[in-house]
Amino acid sequence: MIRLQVKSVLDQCFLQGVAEGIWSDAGEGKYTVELPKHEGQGDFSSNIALLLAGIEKQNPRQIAAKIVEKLILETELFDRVEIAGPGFVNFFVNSNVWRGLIPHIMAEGSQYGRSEIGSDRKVMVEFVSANPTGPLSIGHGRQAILGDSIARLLEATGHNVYREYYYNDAGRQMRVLGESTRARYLELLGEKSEFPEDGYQGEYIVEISQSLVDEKGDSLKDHRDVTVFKEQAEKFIFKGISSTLKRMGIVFDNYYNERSLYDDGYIDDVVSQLREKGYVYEKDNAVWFKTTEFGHEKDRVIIKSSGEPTYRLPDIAYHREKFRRDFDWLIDIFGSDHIATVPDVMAGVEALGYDPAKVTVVLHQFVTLTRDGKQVKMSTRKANFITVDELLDVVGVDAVRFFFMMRKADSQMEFDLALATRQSQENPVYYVQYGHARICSILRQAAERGVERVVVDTVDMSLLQEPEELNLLKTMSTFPTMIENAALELAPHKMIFYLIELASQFHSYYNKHKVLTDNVGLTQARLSLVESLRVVMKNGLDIIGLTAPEKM
RNA sequence: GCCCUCGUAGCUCAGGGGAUAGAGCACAGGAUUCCUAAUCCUGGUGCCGCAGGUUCGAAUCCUGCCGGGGGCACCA
Repeated sequence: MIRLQVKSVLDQCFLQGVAEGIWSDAGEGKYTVELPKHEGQGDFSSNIALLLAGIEKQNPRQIAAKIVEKLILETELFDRVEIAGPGFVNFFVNSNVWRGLIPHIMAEGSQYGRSEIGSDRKVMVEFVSANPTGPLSIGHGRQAILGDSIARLLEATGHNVYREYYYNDAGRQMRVLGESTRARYLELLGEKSEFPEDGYQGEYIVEISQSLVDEKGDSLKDHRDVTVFKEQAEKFIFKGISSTLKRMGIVFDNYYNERSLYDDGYIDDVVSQLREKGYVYEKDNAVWFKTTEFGHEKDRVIIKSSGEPTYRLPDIAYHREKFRRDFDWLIDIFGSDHIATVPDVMAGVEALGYDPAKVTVVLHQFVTLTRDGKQVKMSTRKANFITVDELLDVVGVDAVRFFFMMRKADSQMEFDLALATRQSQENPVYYVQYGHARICSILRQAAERGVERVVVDTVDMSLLQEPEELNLLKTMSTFPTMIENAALELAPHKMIFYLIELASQFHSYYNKHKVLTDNVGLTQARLSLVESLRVVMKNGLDIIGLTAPEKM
């Protein structure tokens, strides 16, 4: 927020220069005000002179000098402004400006860092979308956490967020699931059965079959139709999935069943719409979608010669429904195995007259599973995956959420349950939470020692002289901007790295300086500082769905 | 063969046009009569995969190559 003050002063200065004819307005909006990497380069730094020099073909340091001349009048905000290196303009902000952040944060409380930049825009985040063939695996876990934390960040920035889970409980996969369940059922009854060659081998199938034995005894022994078995399996598996999601703190607004697209006639609708617009033709008894009209290499089949649609058609119809439900922004979280379907769906969206720019696809790389140092190919069918529930059992919710948020979506993750168990104790989530708990402990101590707290406005903040204190304030001041960036870039890992940095600065400070001192004024000032710091930590943890313990 | 994506310290990963490229882990040593040692302090490491190009300036953008992963069906 203080960066924005600096930026606006610089903007005025730039416009003044334009008015005076010193430089043209070609550089407008191109220069930046940033936090320099190294000490001695000020609190903020701008490349404005370097940029204008390029445009005006002048010496950057001379341009910088003209800028500084105009700026120097702003004495309240800056201690000094320097020209450095090839022509950077470095701003040294008055310490009192930083100190002023404390009462500001205290006044904002749980609102500090949150904003309304989303202007209540309706956003749908679609994620997980696993078909009910088995419990959620590690890979789904990553997607679940990624999607949910993106949704949370968007909520924190004033978006109206809707979480949706899209699934398909029809088709071959589900039939095999039903057959697998029946086979296990017959086994449990001691009957002869043939387990399907590509059946689901997981232990959970046995549990489902057992539940059928418990409920129906052997009455299903001669059922040739697998529907009963399939439905029981689906019911069980969905119950498991939603309870796993709930354990992770994730609740969906809606589960959207692909089958309803057929029941409501939307599939046929889409085909006839595409046909009307001339994007569809028949060949070899199949119906083709002219994706070549959208720059693709070849056309794609949307209805097979058997009369069944390919997966593309419902995907397109589903996206049409998303648009028709009047969302301003559609976010799809997919694993990298869905890469190929994205262009087809986008072409469909465009063909139907909707704006593909409203769709953002977040692709995340896979989690690769290793056992005993060897990579294992995960498969629900072969049941050699690690479930999210197992992970939650050994590691706990906060550590799991943190673990999956730590890496940006497009980096691959290696996963080893033994390693994760061992490392759960050293998960950085505890480092951050411990920072929060430590501050709470200081505040408790203060109360126990009978330190009387005064109103924040009457505290003499100028007693905060230590560089560590000012640095903490500087980091705290970037919190709102960091959240905006994390939200709009759909990058929850930015919050994680910020919180680790903030905690690190605090732990150092804690070890070097005492908050509770013999000096009454200084104690008050430091208590105010750590109290506002606690607010920032708490808000940060809250926003991405982590707890902020008061004791550890 | 074509498309997408990643390649940064021994390992796991940040940084994604800006000045001297960072953190954690691992390794070694040290800190607690005093607010929680789940903490802190000190110690060094990099042809930023390779080669070109764009730019005042490239780990960052573009092209090609190499390597890992994913995809390229009238499977989902």
